[in-house]
Amino acid sequence: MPTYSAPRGTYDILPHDQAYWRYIEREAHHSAEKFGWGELDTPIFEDANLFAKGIQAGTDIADKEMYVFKDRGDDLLALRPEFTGGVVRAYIEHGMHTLPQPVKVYSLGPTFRYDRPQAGRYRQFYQFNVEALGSADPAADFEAMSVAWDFFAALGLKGLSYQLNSIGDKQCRPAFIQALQAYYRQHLVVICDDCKRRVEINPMRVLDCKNDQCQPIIADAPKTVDYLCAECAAHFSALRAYVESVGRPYTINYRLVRGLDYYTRTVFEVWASSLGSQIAVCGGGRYDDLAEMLGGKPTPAVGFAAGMDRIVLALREEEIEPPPLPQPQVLVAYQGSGAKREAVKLATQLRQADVRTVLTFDNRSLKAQLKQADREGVQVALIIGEQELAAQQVAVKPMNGGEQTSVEAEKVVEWVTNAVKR
RNA sequence: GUGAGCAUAGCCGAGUGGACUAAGGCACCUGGUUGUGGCCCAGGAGACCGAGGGUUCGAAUCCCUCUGCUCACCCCA
Repeated sequence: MPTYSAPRGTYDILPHDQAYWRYIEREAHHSAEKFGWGELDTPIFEDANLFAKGIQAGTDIADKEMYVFKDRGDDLLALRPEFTGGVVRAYIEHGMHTLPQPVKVYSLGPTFRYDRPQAGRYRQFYQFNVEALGSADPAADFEAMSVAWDFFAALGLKGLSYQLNSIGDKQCRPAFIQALQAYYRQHLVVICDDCKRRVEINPMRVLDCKNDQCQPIIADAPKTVDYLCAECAAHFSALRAYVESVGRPYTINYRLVRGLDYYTRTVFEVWASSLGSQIAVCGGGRYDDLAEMLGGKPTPAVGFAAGMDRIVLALREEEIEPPPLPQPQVLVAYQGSGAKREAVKLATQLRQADVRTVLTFDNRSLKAQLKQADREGVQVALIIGEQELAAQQVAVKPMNGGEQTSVEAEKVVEWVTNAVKR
C-alpha cells in the first residue's frame, strides 16, 4: 500500500480523463459568454462567517460540513462550500451596484464540503456557478436558467427539462410555513422520524423527504404556490410564460424547496436523462435577501450552480465522448549520441514552428522509439541515425503506413509543417 | 452522525484453511528484425494477498480490532 493516498472524498483528475473536464469548461465559458456573463474568480477560502451567515441552527451545514480553520494570524477562515457567498462579497466590496445592473458573473473551480462521500459527491468538488445580481426581473431568472440549458444542450446531454417552483418571499412564506406545520402536526403518527424533526426545525424540507411512508402526506400537503403574495405570483407566472415561449419542457415541482431564509421565489433544477432515469444536473434560484444579510444594500439576485463531477458521470453514462485533447504530431527518433544532439535540435526547431513534438529518452532502441510513436499517436516519426547524420538527411516515416522517405535536414521543418495536420 | 457491502501487483481479476515460493488478462520493459511501430511469439520486472492481533502443525483463505473504499440514509448553502 502506498504511504499516502488522496484524502477521503478527493480524487486526482488524471491526464487520461482531462478531455471531459476541458470539454465541460470550454462549454461553460462559451455558454456564459454567449449570454453576456463575465468571469469572476474569488478566493478558495474566505472569512468563515461569510458562509455561516444566514444558516440557521438545526441543519448540519455551518457546524459540521464546512472546512473551517484558523490561520497563523488567528483569522477564522473556511474553504468555500459554494460560490455564492464569495460572489456576493465581491459585489459588495467592489461597489458593483454602480455598474449596469444586473451584474452577471460566472465562476469555475473547486468547492469543499465535509460530507460523507458517495456517488457523485466528494469533499472537493467542482462547480460551474452563474449569478446575476441586481435585478428582480423574472427575465433575469429566465436568463440564468437559459445559460444552464444552453450549457447542457451544448454538452450533448439528452432528455433535458426544468423542474420549477416558487417558494415565495418573506411577505408570503410565513403563512405557508404555518399552514405546512399545522398540516404536518396532524399527521405526526404516520410520518418518519426525520420529518418529525424537520417540521419544527426546517419545515420546508419535509417536502423532499424520500421515505415511503411520507409520500402520501407530501402529496396532499399545502403547496407554496398556493400561498404566494401578488408580487411573487406575478413573478412566477411571468417566468413560466418565458419558459413556455421558447418551448422548453418544464414541470412545476411542488416539492422543490430550499431550506435557508435568504432564498426567495424561484427555485429550479435542470434534469437530464442518464441511464434511462432522470438526474438533476444543476440547481439554482433566487436569493433576494442574501446581499443585505452580508452587509450590503438590498440586492435581488438569481443564479445556479452545476456540479461538474456529476456532469462527467452523466457524460460517461450517456457515452458522450468529449473532443480529444491535442496529441503530439511528431516524434523524433535517433540512434547514437551525435544523432541524439541533432534530434534535440530538430525537436526544438519544430516546436518553434508550433509543431507538437516529442522525444524519447534513455537511448532506447529504434523499435522501442517507434513503438512509443505509435502509442502517442503521432502522425509522423522523424528518424535520425548514423546514415542520415552523415548524409545530412532525416528519414520521414508516416505512421499511417505510408512510404518512408528522406528529406534534407535543413528542409525538414518546412516539410513537416506542410505535411502535418493541426 | 447511522446502516450495508467490499479490500489479492498500476488496472481488471482467479483462488474461501495445506502442495500459494499466489493463476490469468491489460499495461510496462527486453528480445525475435546487430536501424523501423501497430499483429504475433519468447522472456522479464511487478504482490510480502489493506494494517495489527489471534486460532492452527499450517491462513490470502477462519476469528477480533483498526483503517480505507463503495453504496444508501442524514445533510445538501
